[in-house]
Amino acid sequence: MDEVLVKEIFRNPDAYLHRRLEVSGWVRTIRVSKTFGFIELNDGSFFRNLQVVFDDSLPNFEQIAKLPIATALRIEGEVVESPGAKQPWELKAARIEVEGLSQPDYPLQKKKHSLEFLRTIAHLRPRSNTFSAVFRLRSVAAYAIHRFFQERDFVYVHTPIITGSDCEGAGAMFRVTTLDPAALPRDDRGEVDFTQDFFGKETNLTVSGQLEAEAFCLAFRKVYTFGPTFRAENSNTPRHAAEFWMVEPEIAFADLNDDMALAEEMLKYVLSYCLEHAPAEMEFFSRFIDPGLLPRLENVINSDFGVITYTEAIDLLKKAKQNFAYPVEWGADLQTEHERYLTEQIFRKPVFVINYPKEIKAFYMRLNDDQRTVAAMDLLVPGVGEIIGGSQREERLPVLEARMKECGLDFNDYWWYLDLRKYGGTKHAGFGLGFERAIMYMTGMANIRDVLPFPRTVNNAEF
RNA sequence: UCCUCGAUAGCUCAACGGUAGAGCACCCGGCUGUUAACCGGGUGGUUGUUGGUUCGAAUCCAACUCGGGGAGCCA
Repeated sequence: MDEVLVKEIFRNPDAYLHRRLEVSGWVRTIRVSKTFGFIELNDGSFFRNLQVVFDDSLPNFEQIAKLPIATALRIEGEVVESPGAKQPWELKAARIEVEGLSQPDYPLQKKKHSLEFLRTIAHLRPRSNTFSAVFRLRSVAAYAIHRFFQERDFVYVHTPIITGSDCEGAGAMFRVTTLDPAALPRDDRGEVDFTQDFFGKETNLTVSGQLEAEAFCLAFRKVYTFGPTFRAENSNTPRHAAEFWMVEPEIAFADLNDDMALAEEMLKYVLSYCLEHAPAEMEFFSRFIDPGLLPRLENVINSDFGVITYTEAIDLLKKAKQNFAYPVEWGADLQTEHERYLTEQIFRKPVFVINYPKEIKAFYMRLNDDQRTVAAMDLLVPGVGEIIGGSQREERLPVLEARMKECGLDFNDYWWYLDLRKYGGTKHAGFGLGFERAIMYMTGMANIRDVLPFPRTVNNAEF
């Protein structure tokens, strides 16, 4: 007996109609009358369920009729046309075998659950419609990102998860150590003696692969990283997680305009790819999660992203009729309310804000000719906010060293990074895309905890 | 970390100082084409934790824990 995936039946029904075959999967719901019933079977291969019809000609009809949700079944039967309105065909069961019984107290009911409740059963929620769609889309989007870069001859770099420098400047880090916290070795001055630690120095989980990606960029010309990233910030928002995935391309012989063009092309490519390769999931998000989703994504694909300088943005915000809680002043960082106003009210589409004051940006960003701003860019999107942060990197060694001095950084900690400028440095640029934020944008899901399979946030590492 | 709202049955919620309730789930029964099936009956509670006010607290007060929204940090 041929075992067939539900996905194959839906994709190519003519090949299976009136054929006898076997399927296996989990019960989503059972509806029974006295002598017959229906099983909605999900086999994990496809977003939609296969409707199975069974009747009391089966020897185990009584048992099947009372099976609890989530029971695993193997079913042999014939694919036939369905008189029902909601599905063109169904499986007429000739044999139903219980592979793994479930229990009546199965927490996932056949009703709408709150996302908050589903978070408490993260091990079961991928079986729900919403999370089935979210995590299948996440997989498709990840593949789209690899395809985009591989098709353009980018080299995929696995930058280290454990980093030896605690000076990457992107906030609090998680310490990696094998020292016993109850018996820390001390040096002469009473400080913790990290020379006795595993690596002989302080180490942490990475907050960004950028510095290492730059090294590979100046060897391979076009590279990208795509991996987990860790921030120990005590953030408690729908947009932050302690462990998340970041995509960081880095391109040589390129400036900020090339960087923005790459970001825009990549985002449009991934959107298009997902719409084409996960249409059932995208349709689901549009119907049940975010009604305006599909038109909005189509609009993004078909329009040019906005570009505005930081200075122009400040002028626009000062002219805005809207009252802001935080004052708008050149030199101050844009607040979330300002970013939302720009992308949601003025542009109503993704917009790059570029050329920020150097004081509010990282040391490695290239100083502009005005000596006041750096070649940085943030991409803001409606509903999510900052989704990409990037810059052209400072390739001029004396300028970079001057900036590092201003920022109080120790050259010894960056000796290899400075070497990159010393030996054939070129202009280059790159950016970081928050993968989860991109997924949020594509699905309409409003909380980052609901696009991560097992989210790690402050006070939460269950599962 | 700050501001704010919340926590009552497995889930979603009501009861607003005076006997804890509904829908769904679950259990039992009915139903020959269902679509979150439908119809009838039933089980189900230390009202987040600790303390306080009161004759009496789910209800008022305090602290703590957890969750939502907003802010900061950022992706």
